[in-house]
Amino acid sequence: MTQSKTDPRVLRTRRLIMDSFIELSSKKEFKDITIKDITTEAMINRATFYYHFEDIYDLLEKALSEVLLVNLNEEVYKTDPINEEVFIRIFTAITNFQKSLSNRCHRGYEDTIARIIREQLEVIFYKMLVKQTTSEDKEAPKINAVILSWGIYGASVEWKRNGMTIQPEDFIKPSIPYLLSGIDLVL
Amino acid sequence: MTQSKTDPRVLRTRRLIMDSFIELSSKKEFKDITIKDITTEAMINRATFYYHFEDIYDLLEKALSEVLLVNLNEEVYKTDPINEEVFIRIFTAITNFQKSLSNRCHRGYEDTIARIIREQLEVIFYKMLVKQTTSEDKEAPKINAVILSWGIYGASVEWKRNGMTIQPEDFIKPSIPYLLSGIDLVL
DNA sequence: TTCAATATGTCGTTTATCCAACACATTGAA
DNA sequence: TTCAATGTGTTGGATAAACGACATATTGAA
Repeated sequence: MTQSKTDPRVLRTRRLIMDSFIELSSKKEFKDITIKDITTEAMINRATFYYHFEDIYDLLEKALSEVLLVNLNEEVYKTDPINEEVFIRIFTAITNFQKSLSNRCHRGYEDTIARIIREQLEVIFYKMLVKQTTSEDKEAPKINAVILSWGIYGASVEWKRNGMTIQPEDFIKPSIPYLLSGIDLVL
Repeated sequence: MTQSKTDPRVLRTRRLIMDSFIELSSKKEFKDITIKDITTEAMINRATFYYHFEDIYDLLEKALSEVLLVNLNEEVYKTDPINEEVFIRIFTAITNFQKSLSNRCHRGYEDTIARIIREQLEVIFYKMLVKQTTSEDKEAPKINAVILSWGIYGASVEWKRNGMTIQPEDFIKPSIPYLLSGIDLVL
């Protein structure tokens, strides 16, 4: 849109940092990862880290949202209207993510991570809702996005509590008619 | 020694360029590779290329010498005196390299590449000879290094001409006593 | 050959990264 | 507690990389 090409150095550096962070996350817990660890692994200067990120939570946030976006296959959710397939795709992305998190034991940071996931979902749902709404009212989509994000995320927590054994698709399917009917109403 | 640490940006950029060049070399012939190809693949600016290399032949030279050095396992050839194992190791490195070249069909550039390999060999032999000589005379080791580099390289050409089927080790072994006896004389 | 397209090599300016140094916070062992 | 070690976040000056523009050379098809 308004972006007039990002400096390739920026892209390169962000990639180095993100990849190093993800790499480190698979080796130790989040609370034990220092900025120095990340910048050493990425072979960039520590000051450069702060040029791109507020702090380590900012990095976590952006790394998570990127992983989510990749899982969600950006093009699809941007072009399609909200339908059954979109819900399944999003829910599956989140459960995949939950699974990968439970392997990497980010103990004590579930709340932070949960908040970030919900915020990302909210952004995604809001964009989709606004795109297919005819009304000028921007408040209703906003609140509906909040409700959807909490609802879907809650479902994924429940899926996790049930042992992560059921196929995500089968788990969410029964609720989809309800979710969709609500959306039809607000249009 | 005198090097007070190279800027990490330099190391990074050189690595990107070299890797892209090697990657491209496996896809098309040397003569068809442009600077633009390399810098595009490496995602660096074309001007940056010229900051590090004279031209594409300079890159070829440095890339080849690096590949050779890696194959030769730097530490070993620096610490050990010249003996049977060193000769075998060097010869094997060159034949490996010859094999990889013949796959990548650098037609029409064999002479350039041959020259570069010989020059690199010469440097390596010279260093080893000087280290183990007692005399102050630096001319004899220089000429002997030339002779060794041409000799060893020639042997690899012959090995190639014979179909590259014989084990490099077995191919060079018969000549090692002769090569070593000469070295003993000049010490 | 001719001419347009593409490649090479250079330059000046702008911007991202490096680095060393700093004050301050957190941690953990004595 | 105390104190040394380690981590966090910031700053200013130095330098590598990006970018656009340029002149020139090479290529390849009409």
